[in-house]
Amino acid sequence: MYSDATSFCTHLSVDELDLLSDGSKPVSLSRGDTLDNRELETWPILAISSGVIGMQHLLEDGRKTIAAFFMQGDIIDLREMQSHHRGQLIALKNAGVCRLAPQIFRQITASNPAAQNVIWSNLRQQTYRAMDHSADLAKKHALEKLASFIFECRNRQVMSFAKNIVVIPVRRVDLAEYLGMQPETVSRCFKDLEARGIIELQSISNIRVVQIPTLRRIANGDRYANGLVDDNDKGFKVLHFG
Amino acid sequence: MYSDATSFCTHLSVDELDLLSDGSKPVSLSRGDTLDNRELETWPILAISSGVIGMQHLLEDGRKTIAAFFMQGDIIDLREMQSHHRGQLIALKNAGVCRLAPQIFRQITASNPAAQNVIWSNLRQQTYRAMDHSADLAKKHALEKLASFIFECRNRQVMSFAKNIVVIPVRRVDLAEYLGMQPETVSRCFKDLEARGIIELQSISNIRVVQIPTLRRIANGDRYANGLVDDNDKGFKVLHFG
DNA sequence: CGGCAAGTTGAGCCAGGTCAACTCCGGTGG
DNA sequence: CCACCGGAGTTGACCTGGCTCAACTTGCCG
Repeated sequence: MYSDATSFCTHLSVDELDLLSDGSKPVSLSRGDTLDNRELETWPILAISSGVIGMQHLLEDGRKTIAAFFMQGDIIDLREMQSHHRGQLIALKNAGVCRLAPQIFRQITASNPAAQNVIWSNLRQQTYRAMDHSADLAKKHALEKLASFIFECRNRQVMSFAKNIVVIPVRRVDLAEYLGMQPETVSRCFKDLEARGIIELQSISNIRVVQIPTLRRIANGDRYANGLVDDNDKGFKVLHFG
Repeated sequence: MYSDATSFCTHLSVDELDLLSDGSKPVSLSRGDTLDNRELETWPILAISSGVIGMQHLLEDGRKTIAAFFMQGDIIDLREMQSHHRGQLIALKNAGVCRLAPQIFRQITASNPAAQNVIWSNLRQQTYRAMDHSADLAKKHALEKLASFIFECRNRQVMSFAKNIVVIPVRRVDLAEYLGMQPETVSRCFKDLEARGIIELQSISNIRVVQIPTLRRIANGDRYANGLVDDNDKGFKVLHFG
């Protein structure tokens, strides 16, 4: 499993890898599998080697939300997760993860500053990402959220064939749960971007971004790029909205 | 300034505190002050000793969002903040912060495992909190988001006079930006909770939670507690809503 | 090819956004 | 002491983006 090395593992010595394989537990997950919270208490740390894991929250009446996506290289550290925190981890795509025991993890991070740095940095990235995502959800319109998401995918995808090809790694439903909208709305927004020539849907999961600057401006909430302006007035007049 | 010790500082030795006071820079902020991003490049780490700092995102057309609140004891570590990350830090209440130089910070965390643990744990809390907040924003209704927020405040407030008194530490406007709604809606939701006898508004910033379980159920999206049920269904009358 | 999951399209409607007017309250100065 | 001021919060009336529900199409897998 270490052939598919995460950036974390590439910083480990042979001894540490040995140590890790003793105090760790590789698991492979199919789409829809959830990670048992009970077992997470003894193996609270996960390193994702492939696939996509989502942190899913359920509301009483069945509404679902995916609060975050975890992908290759992410370390999920659930120690001290508050009891009032109501998320569960679910595989959104067949995934390979490695569960780590806390003491081994602590041992390695204490002795290997490089590995520790990678983990810290990853955790900070997760924090920034979650906050950016909060900002997207709070005040952006559906189209803007989708535009933001396309950039998020672009930033995260490891090897991009071409810079303007973006792979959507999850189903429409999951995307909708992540962006706080309905699958129908997601679909309509994709169509809208396509109709305006900003993106091309090469397949269900591959999109080609034709007009990157325009998409950027939509993502940033620019009403002009967003198509909300009055077109008979040179483009700086705003229709509705204040 | 160390009299108002954060949990971080309480784990430091006298030597380390000396070191810290050489490589740090206390700043005091009034409401509305923003932290200059240019200066944050050389002092990218902040320890909050009092007050409230918000991570504010601005959209092109003026919409504002507060992605996260930072309060006493929080460590904001902005190293490696991506360039595409568009937030700025703003004081939402007069605040005392301490800026740290990265090398000092690194030195202390390397030599003092207890301090390192505190920081690490704080960062994880921030991550969880941001993800929980994302989940709130994504699919909850206005009333549910407000209920969630009241619990978030309750969990974070250090010394609670009584368990059912919750202090709202920010203005209505900031609260609205944080919850992704309009100040008008925030106001209406507070009134609604009060009219239903779930909370009491003792003053603008002090609320007494009268029915904690009901509020909890609203926060969790329970339609029944939420007053979203059909009225021929067991007796709690409810008007509009789906 | 049949069967099911995933995605799309259309029509109608409502939660919350928007705008404008109003109240409340603490501070300031005459 | 009261009149005035400005920022913060509230209230009401209206409007719309996106949710809802239902029907349809597409694509995948055996």
